[in-house]
Amino acid sequence: MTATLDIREKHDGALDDRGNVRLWLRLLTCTTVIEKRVKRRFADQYDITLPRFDVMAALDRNPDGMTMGKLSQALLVSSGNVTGVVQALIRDGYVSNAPSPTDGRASIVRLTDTGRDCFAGLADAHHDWIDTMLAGLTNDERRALFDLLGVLKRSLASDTGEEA
Amino acid sequence: MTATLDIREKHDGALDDRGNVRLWLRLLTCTTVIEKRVKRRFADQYDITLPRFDVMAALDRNPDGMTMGKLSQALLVSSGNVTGVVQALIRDGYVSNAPSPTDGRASIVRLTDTGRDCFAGLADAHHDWIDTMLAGLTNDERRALFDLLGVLKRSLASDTGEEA
DNA sequence: GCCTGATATTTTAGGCTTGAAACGTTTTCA
DNA sequence: TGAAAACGTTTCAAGCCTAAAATATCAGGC
Repeated sequence: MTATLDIREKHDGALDDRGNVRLWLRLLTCTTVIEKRVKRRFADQYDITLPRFDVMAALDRNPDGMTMGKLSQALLVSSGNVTGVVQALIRDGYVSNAPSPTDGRASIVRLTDTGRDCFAGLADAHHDWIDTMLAGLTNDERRALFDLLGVLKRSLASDTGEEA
Repeated sequence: MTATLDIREKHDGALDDRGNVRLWLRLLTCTTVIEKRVKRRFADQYDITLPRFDVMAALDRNPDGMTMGKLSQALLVSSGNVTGVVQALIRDGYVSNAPSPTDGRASIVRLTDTGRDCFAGLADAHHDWIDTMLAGLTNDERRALFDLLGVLKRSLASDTGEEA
């Protein structure tokens, strides 16, 4: 409990012993705040959940449809989870499901016309909310932040976490 | 991998008009990747969940204990949720619960000695993982990212989302 | 044609999260 | 003092998430 304070003045690699954790916590806080806010507004104003919006966004970008596997890969969630979200969207008429003509195991999911119309409105609202939340940054700052997150992304890609 | 500038985002959309959305999605992607990685390592190596770690971290910063309300406020989660997480930690012997001497409605939760020892190991591992994942950034880049996230934080604070 | 391994998907069990309702306690104030 | 409002907490229903097991299909070797 004592004597943990004097680790920090040596290594050039770790300039501040807790600096990286603080950076991570700040990143997490910003993301959490935006995400909770978007989630709540979707729920309040459109009665839709964020995962369902994410599925619709992925399908909107793939008009020819996607398999469940591609969908779970694109959304970074497990395939077992996509099943439930897609079933809800099918039940509500926003998504259609058809067996793949070339692979009997796979099914192809698509936005219906209703789903596509609905998503257009959701995407506009989402766009506006994000614009407003980022309004406190100058264009230069947004650009710099975007680029630095690109550096972080590459750093994350090089630490695959597979060595342990 | 050629053309690594074309790193895929979750939503790989248009350019100018959607710049803010792209920035948000990149922020979300980075956070999600780190969070999932930490979550998985805690589960694999320590058999603990991220929310339980978060609770222990908050209690470690408050050795005199916290009420459930303070805890839920500090963690940005609902109080109904904290109940279950804390109960699991109490069951495992990491957290103790005592009625507040001054307020009959409130209870005060604290880390036990076991919990404090356990958390020290968890925090060290967490610290190392974050350091490794951020290793691809220079000190200047970390500082710049930290500062820009501070600007974003203030931007988020000024858009309280209460107008609609 | 059949076995075997890989692939696509769903199911299952366990945990986190929220919002709203319910309950008991405290505080306020008339 | 006594009622009413506010507060701290738990319970409940619904949804998302994962890993692992179970199903079903595909593809290659014999």
